[in-house]
Amino acid sequence: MPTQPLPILSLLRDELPLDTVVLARFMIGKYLVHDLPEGRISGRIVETEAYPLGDSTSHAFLGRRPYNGAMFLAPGYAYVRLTYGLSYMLNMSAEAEGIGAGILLRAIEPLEGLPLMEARRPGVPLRDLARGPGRLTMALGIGQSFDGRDLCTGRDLWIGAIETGDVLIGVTTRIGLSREMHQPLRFFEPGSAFVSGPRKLLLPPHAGALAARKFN
DNA sequence: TGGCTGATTACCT
DNA sequence: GGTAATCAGCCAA
Repeated sequence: MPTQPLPILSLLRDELPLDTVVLARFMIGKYLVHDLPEGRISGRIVETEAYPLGDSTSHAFLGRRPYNGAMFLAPGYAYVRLTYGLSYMLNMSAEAEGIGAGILLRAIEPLEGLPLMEARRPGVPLRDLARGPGRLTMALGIGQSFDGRDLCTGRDLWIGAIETGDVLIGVTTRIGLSREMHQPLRFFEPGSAFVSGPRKLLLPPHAGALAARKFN
């Protein structure tokens, strides 16, 4: 028998921080939900990356293009793009409308709808179901058709929160980049087994404090 | 659990 | 033709 659904409340657009880096931090410990006819898939967001304005690795760096329009929307819209020819990345727009910026959702801790995720990823252990940006979209069944969707609707694919206290957040450099490799723009839940990259701060304490002050 | 390597395919970031 | 916001598999400790 299914248990009671988690009391996840949809996040309103007004509740989202405008600033890209603040938003990336804010989303750690929040929830990603996909309501399907077969049931609900949900998970706790444990890893994000920020791609702020002016970042040369951002898909919006060269300005508006046919494929990146969603990054220029108001906060809370999905920007979906294929990388390496085979993995879809789920991002969320940040900053005011007209500014191209966003955050990448890199990993979730699967909570509800495990059978639905396992059906899409047969034989994959729970820990690996959504550990990584490509795996996350595979587990949730997210493809290019989700590009531009509003994630603040509380329906279909949406983001939410559960009343909780503060969460601890770790910071490191981002993963998989060949440039801009020194920016502390990756955020994660320290110690979570569902995080795809390093789970401990690589920065010495004083540098971590600097990063925290600068990017909190 | 962390690190390394090879495979892989759409797009021009 | 080169590049890319990766994954799966393997190995070591």
